[in-house]
Amino acid sequence: MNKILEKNLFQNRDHNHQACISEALDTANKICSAHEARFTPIRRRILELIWKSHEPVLAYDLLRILRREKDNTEPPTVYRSLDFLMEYNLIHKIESLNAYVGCSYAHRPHIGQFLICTECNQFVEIDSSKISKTILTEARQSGFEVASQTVEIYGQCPKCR
Amino acid sequence: MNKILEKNLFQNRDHNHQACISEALDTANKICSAHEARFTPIRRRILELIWKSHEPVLAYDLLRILRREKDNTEPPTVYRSLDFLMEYNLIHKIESLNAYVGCSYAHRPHIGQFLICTECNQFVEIDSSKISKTILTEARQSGFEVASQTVEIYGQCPKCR
DNA sequence: TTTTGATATGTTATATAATAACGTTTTTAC
DNA sequence: GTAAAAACGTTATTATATAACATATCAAAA
Ligand SMILES: [Zn+2]
Ligand SMILES: [Zn+2]
Ligand SMILES: [Zn+2]
Ligand SMILES: [Zn+2]
Repeated sequence: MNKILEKNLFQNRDHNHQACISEALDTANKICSAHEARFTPIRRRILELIWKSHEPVLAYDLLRILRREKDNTEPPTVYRSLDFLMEYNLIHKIESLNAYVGCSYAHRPHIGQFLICTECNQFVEIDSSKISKTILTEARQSGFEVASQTVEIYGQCPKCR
Repeated sequence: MNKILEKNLFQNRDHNHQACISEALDTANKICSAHEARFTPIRRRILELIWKSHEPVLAYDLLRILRREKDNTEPPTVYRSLDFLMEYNLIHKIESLNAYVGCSYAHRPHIGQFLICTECNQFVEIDSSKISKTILTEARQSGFEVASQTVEIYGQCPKCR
């Protein structure tokens, strides 16, 4: 394969990650406004924490962090915000990890797939219509009408190979 | 699409399901023998219970059933057998449901995908090389080397449409 | 600007999923 | 028969998620 054609979506250690966070929060703000949904401080903080890294985050890790900031925080506080953020496609759940990630395509409709590196734990969300369409077509071969797809791909990212 | 070309893998209510179970147990027996792995009564019973339906089964549902048969059964008994059965590809875990299903291709290497009906809960495992290859190719576009894939597809099966 | 309904958050309790650690039994190999 | 390995029993705990109800906040209507 032509190296030049590779679009490496994995982030370098030295990228401007504050920009990733800012953009995510900004997008979230716009989307919530557009839907007249309230982007409350807790929801905002949880989204910010999820974007703190490019790795999937566990709900109870979020809980631990929030408890340091406000000691009466309980699981429902976290899960409610996670549910809200998922409802508006601002985050996704990685089912095979019970972990949550920021959505990279929140500003537009998409059917995401996740590449998760087993070495460094970094992930990227891709939106491959080739994958989603192939799944649609192949499922139809069995007379199955697809409503949603969970595609979680494990392996080694470019840096870790 | 040509209806005739559809290969509907979903089972009718009146199919000979005892044959499904027998075949699965039989295949398991052979595979365990070939690997000099012990197909113990507990492991056999759990595989049988998983094959009792064409629906994903929860670990604690298995536990409840086993407890009726032997009241000192505890979670590790179930999970150990599930781990064993997964190791030899006799069952798979549906990550998005925390549930377990019998493998339909245990006798040969495969990369399965799951079609799960949200109406009747029935599933089928397909082994589409189109899907698995597309995932491989698309991941490589991002410089990612695939080691494993989780593909869980939700929607409506032919009967429920 | 109070009332009121809706939404969000606080709080307590519990359900569900899975594993750690260690002891005992069973199986297999020698 | 004995020893090592594998399987299973047992107790405890960790991890993930939700139910149910109380209180607080917000926003629209009166
Ligand atoms: Zn970044
Ligand atoms: Zn997304
Ligand atoms: Zn059957
Ligand atoms: Zn399979």
